[in-house]
Amino acid sequence: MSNEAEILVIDDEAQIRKLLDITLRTNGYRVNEAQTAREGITKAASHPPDLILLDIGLPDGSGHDVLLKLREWFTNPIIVLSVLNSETDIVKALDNGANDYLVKPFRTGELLARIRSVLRKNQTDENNPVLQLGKLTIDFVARTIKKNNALLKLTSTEYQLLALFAKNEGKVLTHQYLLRMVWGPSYLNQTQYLRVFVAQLRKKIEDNPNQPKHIITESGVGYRFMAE
Amino acid sequence: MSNEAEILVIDDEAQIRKLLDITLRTNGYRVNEAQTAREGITKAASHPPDLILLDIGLPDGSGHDVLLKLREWFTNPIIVLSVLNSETDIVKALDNGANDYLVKPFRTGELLARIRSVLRKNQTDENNPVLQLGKLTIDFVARTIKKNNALLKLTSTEYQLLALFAKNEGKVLTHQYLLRMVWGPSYLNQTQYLRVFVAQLRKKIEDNPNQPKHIITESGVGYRFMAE
DNA sequence: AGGAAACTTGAAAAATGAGTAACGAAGCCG
DNA sequence: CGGCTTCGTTACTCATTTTTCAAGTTTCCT
Repeated sequence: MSNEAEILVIDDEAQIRKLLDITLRTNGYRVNEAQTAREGITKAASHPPDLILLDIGLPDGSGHDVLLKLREWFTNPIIVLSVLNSETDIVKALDNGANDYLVKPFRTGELLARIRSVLRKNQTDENNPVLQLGKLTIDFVARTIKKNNALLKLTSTEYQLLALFAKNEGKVLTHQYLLRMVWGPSYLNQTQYLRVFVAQLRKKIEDNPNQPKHIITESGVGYRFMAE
Repeated sequence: MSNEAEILVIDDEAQIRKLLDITLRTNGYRVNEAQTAREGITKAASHPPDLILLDIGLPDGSGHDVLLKLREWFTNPIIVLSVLNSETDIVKALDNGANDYLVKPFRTGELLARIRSVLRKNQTDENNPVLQLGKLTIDFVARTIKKNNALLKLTSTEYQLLALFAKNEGKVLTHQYLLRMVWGPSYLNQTQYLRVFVAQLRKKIEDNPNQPKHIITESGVGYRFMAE
């Protein structure tokens, strides 16, 4: 299977670059590399890739700046790489527009799965006012959500939250982002609300709320909504 | 197939206007253009089109105001255009009476499909002045409503409200939208009127007004009319 | 493995929203 | 002119939703 997608890797460690390069090429992707923040931005601008893998632990320019600069115009997916135990970095990156993250060291299987996921999502047009996600059907015009063609009764807050999840299928949404979008910017530390409402949503949309398949917890970071 | 429908495009970007103009004309529509909010309202008023395409990201008058002003009297469909990542705008626009939305950039196929969809819906209403919804029969010309073939005695306000519900079957209509359409834009906070008249309508059309099957309450948001 | 932090869950309290009845004013009609 | 209908308005009760709290569980980190 050939997929032709072009990926730009921005990382200062030669070893990681080498590893990524080989892994990605053997899986049919075209790969471009950048060693520094400046080089990354230049290469992304001169020849925009379909996806960027960005190490946010870069020595020059801290990686976060690169992300911000890229997001001023670059709309394709960006996956950030981070060392372990840097949740602050991850949350910050997701809040700044990263689509997903990977903690180093990562299994190549996981890397490829994440890449496929964000690339697939980018292809499907989310313009449609009726969104079909597995068993769930969301109609943004009628403001209804169906599970297996049965209308779900959701409160206003529940609907907003689920609609937000659905529009960002597969992407990790941080606590802060969700709180800002649904409750407003003055509720950023009310993580508890989120927990309560996620529990309620799970009761309504999951087949087995104890083992959620749709709303996945990303501990310390946020939640991720999966269609299947 | 020639359809002759007339479409008014309100957008400040010349490129988009050009694109829409060509696409629509080659598909048999008559097209009129407006560059600003004021021009849009004037043109819509002087020569009402069958459909309006409105960019809600207009520089002057913010687009939302145009929608509100138009909806004070314009009853034909309005499709709003919005840039990506402005979900708040879209939700607001739908609440204020937009019939559908498109996220820029859009595929022309999708644009045409949406236009056909809303026009078809609107046409069946006019061609077929009698709307059959479950046990209810609504005759827009005679301004009469029957339940099981028995003529219902409705007051003018009740009729307006029910007709509005019927035209938007299945869709949530917000308090504000209903108030604006039935009472006018200066009654937006008189939610109580709505409650009173909804109660009266339920007494007349529901089999069991305590457990309404037709006019469903969406707490904190508005009401939804269901045929079955 | 063990302690701390983060998460889940159920249920109460508080806040907000909805439904109902009733009444005066305005308009209509005989 | 006087009865009837409809609308706007108010007061009150009831229902739903949101928030808060508390107890139990999982996950994370050393």
